[in-house]
Amino acid sequence: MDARKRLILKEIVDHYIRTGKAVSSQTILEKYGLSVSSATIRNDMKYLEKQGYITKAWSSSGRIPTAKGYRFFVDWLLELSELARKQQHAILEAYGFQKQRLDELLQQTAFLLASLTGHLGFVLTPRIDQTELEFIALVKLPPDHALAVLVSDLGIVESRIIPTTLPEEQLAKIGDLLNRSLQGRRLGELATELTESPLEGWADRLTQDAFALIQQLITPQLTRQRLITEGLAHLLQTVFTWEEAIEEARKLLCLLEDESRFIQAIGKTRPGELITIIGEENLVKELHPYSVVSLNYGYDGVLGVLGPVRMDYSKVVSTTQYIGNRLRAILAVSKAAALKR
Amino acid sequence: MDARKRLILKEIVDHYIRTGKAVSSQTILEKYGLSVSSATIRNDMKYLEKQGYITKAWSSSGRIPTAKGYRFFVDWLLELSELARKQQHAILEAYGFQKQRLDELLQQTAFLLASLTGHLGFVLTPRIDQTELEFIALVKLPPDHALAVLVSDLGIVESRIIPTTLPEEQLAKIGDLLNRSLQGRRLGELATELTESPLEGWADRLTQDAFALIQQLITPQLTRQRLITEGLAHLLQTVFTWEEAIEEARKLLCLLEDESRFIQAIGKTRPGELITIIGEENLVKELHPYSVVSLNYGYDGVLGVLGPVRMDYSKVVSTTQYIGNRLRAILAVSKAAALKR
DNA sequence: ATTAGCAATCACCTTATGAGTCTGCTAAGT
DNA sequence: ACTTAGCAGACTCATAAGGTGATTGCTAAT
Repeated sequence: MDARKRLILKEIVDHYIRTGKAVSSQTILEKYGLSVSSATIRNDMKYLEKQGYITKAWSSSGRIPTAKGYRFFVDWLLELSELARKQQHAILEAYGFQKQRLDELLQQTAFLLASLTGHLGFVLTPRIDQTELEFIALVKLPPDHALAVLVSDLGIVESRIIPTTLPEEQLAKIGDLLNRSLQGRRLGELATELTESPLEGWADRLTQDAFALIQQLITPQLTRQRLITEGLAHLLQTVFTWEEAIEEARKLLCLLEDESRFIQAIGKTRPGELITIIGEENLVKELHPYSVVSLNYGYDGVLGVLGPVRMDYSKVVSTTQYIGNRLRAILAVSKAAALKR
Repeated sequence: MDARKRLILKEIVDHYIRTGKAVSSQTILEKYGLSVSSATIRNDMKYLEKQGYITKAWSSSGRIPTAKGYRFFVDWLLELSELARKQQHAILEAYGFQKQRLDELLQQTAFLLASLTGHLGFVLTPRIDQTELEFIALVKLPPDHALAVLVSDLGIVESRIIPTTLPEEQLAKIGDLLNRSLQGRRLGELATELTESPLEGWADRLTQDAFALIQQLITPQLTRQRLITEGLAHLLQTVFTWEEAIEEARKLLCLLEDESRFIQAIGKTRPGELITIIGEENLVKELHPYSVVSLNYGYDGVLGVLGPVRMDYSKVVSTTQYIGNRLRAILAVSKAAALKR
C-alpha cells in the first residue's frame, strides 16, 4: 500500500471518528487538501475497499472504516498525542489525597477513566491470591467461633468468621506460627501447596490445627475478582442513535451484569501491557459493536475503557496508559509501605 | 364515586398494565362484560377523567391511568394475590444454603427481586452505625500501625489500618477495655457520645489512648450505605420502546450512578413498612416515568423494585413484601447467633 | 496514472392517502 | 334522571409517492 493510500485511509478513519458520518471523496479533498482530484481518491478508495479496510453502507454512500481498517489505523497510523496538561493535572489531583481503601481507589480510577474519555470506564479488582500475605490475625469470638483476618501487601483485608473450639491462647500460638512461616508468601501458592501436601515438618498437634484453620481461610472466594464500572450513561449517549438501539443496549447491560463473561471479553494480558480489541475482534459476540482498550495493572487486575468502535483511539489509549501508570505507581508505594512494616 | 365507576377505573388500570395500550369503552365492555352499554361506560370515563384519575393521549384515543389513578388503584382497588407457590419455593430455595457474607446475601436479594418481578431490583445496605457492636479487635502491625477490626451483630466486619505507636500489650489492654465497656452499644450512639464528651470516669492514660483510638475508628465512613442493583436490562426492555427513549435511559443511568440521589428517591420509611411511590409522586424528577416499591428491612436498609409506572403492582408488592420478610427473618437469626456468642 | 463529466443509485424528507379506532354529542327510549 | 343507539369528527398508524441531494462507478480524454 503506497503512501497516498495510507494517508487516505488515515483521513477516512480520522474524519469518521470525529463526525460519525460516512466519508466521501469530496470531503477528503476539501478538508485535507490533497493535490489530486476526487476521482483519484475514489480510485484509491476502491482499492482500500477491495482490501477490506473500508466499506460502505449502501451502493453510493461514503466510506466507513471496517474493523480491519481501524486495526490498521491503530497499529500503524495512530499518533499518540501526549495527554493534555490539564488532564494530567486532573488525574494527579484526583489521586492526590490518597484514599486509604483499595476499593475506593479503584472506584476513583474507573470514574477517572470514564469522565476523561467520555466512555465506560472499568476496573477489574486484583486477584487477592496474587498478592502477598503480610499478616494473619486470629481472634477468639466466644464461645465457639474465631475471626480470621488476612492482610495482604496491597492492604487488602479479607476477614472471615470460622467455627472453631480452640481456646484463645491456642489461637494466638497458631497465629504466631502462621505469621512466621507464611509471611511474604503468595496466597495463591499457599492454597495450591496446602491442598497438595501439608507443610513439611508440621506434624504435631498444634500445626495440624493451624493447617485445618488456614484451609478454611483459603477458598475459591480468594480468586474472585469484582468488576467496577462507571459512566454507563456515556455509552448510551455515544453509541445509540438509531432504532433497535434498545435491544443492543439491553444486551450490553446483560453482559455487564455477568462478570465472568466480561472478564473473558477484556482479554488476557501481561502486567503493564495495553491491548485494543476492536469491534468484531472481540471473542464475545455482544461486544462486536464496541471496542475495548484495556491494561493489566498487575496482580491480574485490569483497567480500561469500553466505547463505540468509532472512538478517539488516540485520546482513549493515552488516557488509559497514563491512568494505568499512575495506579501502578500508587500500588507500588502502598506495597513498599506494607513491606516496611 | 359509585361502585360501577370504581369498577371501570379498576378495569382500565388492570387492562392497561397488562397490554400497555390505551383502553377503550368497547374493550371494557367486551373483556369484562358489564351489563351496560359502551356509551354509559364512556360517560363514566368522562367523569373519571374530570376527576383526574385517567387521561387520554389525544382527543379520541382510549384512556390511560394518571398517577392519581394508579394511586387510587393501589390504595383501594389492589387485590394482593398471594405469591404463587412456585415463586415462594424459588425464594426459599435461593436463601436456602445461607451465605455467610452479608454482601452476598444482599446481592442475592437484589437478584431475586429483579428476576421475580422482571424489573430493576435494588438493595440499600444497612447503616453500620445502626448495628450493635459485638466485638473489637486490635492487632499490632509492626512497627507503627495497628489493625482495628469491628464486628457488629449482623456480622458486618469493618477493618481499618490506623497509625499508632502503642506497643502490643498496651493495645491488648485497650482492646479488652473497649470490649468490656462498649459491647452491645450502637455504633452510631457511640460516635455521637464520644464526640460530645469522653466517657465518664475515663481519665487515666490508658483510657485516653483508647479514646483517641476509637475516634479514629468511628468516622463518617460508617454511615455510608452502598446501593446494590440487579436487572437494569429488564428496565430497558419494559419501559423504552419509543423515540427519545435513549435520553430517558441515559438520565436513569446517571441517577443510578449517583447513590445519594437514589437514596433520596426511594423515600424514608420505618422498619417493616412498605411504600409505593408512583410516577410523579417521586421527589426526584428523573424518576417521574417510573414507580418505586420499597421496604425498610431494618437498620435503615431498604430493598425494593424500580419499574415502569405501568407495572403489575399486585405482583411487585407481594414479591417485595415476601422477600423483605424472608430477609428480615434471616437477619434476625444471624443477629441471634451473634448475641449468643 | 490521472482527470473531468455524467448517469445511476440510494437515503432522507415531506406530503398524501386510506383504513381503522375511539370519543363526544344528540336525540330518543326507559 | 339515567341509559342507549347512532353518527360525525378527531386522530393514529402504516404505506406509498415524489422530490432533493449526496456520492459513486464508469468512460473517455489528458
